[in-house]
Amino acid sequence: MKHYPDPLALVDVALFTIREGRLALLLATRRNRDEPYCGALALPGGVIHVDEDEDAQDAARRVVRTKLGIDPPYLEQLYTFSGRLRDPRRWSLSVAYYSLVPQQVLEATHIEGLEFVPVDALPKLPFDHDAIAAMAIRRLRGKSTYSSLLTFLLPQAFTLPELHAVYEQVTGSNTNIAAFRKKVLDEGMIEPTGQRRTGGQHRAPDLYRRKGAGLQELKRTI
Amino acid sequence: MKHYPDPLALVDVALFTIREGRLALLLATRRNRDEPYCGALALPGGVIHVDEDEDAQDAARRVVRTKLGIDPPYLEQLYTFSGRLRDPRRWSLSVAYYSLVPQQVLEATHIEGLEFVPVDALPKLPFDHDAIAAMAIRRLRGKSTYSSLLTFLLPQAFTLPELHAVYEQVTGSNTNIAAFRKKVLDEGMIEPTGQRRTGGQHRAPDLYRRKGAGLQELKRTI
DNA sequence: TTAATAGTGTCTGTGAGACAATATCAG
DNA sequence: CTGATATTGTCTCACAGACACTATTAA
Repeated sequence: MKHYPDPLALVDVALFTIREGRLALLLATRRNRDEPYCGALALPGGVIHVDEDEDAQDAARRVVRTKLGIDPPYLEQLYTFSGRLRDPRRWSLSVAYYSLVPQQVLEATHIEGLEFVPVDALPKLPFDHDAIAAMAIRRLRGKSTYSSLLTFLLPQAFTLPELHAVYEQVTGSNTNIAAFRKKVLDEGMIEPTGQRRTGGQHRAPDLYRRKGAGLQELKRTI
Repeated sequence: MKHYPDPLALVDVALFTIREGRLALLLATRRNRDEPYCGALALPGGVIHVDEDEDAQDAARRVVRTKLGIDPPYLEQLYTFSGRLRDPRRWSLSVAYYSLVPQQVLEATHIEGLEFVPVDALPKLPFDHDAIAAMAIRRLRGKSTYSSLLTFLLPQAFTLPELHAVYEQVTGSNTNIAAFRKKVLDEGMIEPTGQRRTGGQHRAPDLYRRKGAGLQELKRTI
């Protein structure tokens, strides 16, 4: 029975938020002098800590907590990237996650070495992080159409025009808000709070919240 | 800089085919005396061989080749299962794949220790293979509606009633073949070969083939 | 009252589904 | 010709989208 050396086991996180009205990704300057691409901007990530992390999702949660000081409201596995050459150290395997965080949660957060970069202005990233980011954006776009995913980019109570703006920003589409309103409402994934947002210059919009704590999806299971 | 022990890195494969008109999964009797659950039926899998496998997909392909002697026509990553307790040996991480193979390719294949079990009659499986199988079935069902995935369960040339039968078997639905025909045809993922299947007792059905070598999908990206 | 934004109602095109009608095969 | 299966055509319903209309707010 031959014995094989273990691959390096990592997690990486593509963390989205809305920054100045644009969909943005969190990039972190790589710190530890021993690690490859030190000084470069990359997706936050790191090796799995088998003595602390219960599973890979837990490791991803720890990465976010360490970087931003918050528990990510939404965190989902994206894909596992692997291979002999993707990391200069050795054969490696990175379980990639994507996460959504409302702007407001990060308001105070201006931590040294962290940047939120609009997804249409990403720099060249080290490792295969370009591919990870691209797949995360693709997944986010896809799921936006048939789930309550985008509500995780907004505060607990939000208006329909806000949700619509995020939808257009993320999907790059330009659909009519009336149609969007009807679609979203009879999908039944959000519900009115009964309140309205006063204080604006114009008609006060109704406030909505996500129905249920977690993600809601339409039939298609993927 | 603390050093962490590496997790055990595995791949597992949920391999589907049609057996006696029913959707079935390949299960293998676990062989090696040193490994856990020896003698039990489980999804085929094994540790990643960093000196042979270029990446995890490559490892999954090797597993199928070793068990069945064929290269799987369709093989896609499903999800990565991980955790401290899922494998009795140690903290482990299994990149799970699912694969589709036409019945005809496996015709001759009756290999000792392998079984094709209908998915609605699966036994209790070791590790978290129950969860892997369940997710694979879920994914297969979901993707059946909006991709050319099911054509990988059929030979290169197939008839529309055959595709429809597979569709009903996989999704458990009971839709009308006329509607199915129209839907499938104007999705444009299959095309007529120009031939028909003669020799049956009744009207000879048109033969079709998948358009393009790989999987075709409708917009939704997942 | 006005300008601007929010929300509602009507119409239309597309696609999936049921069902009916037609076509083709072997015996 | 007959019985069985394959294929095509027609109708309907659901839904997403455009667009026009009404409602509400602060100034």
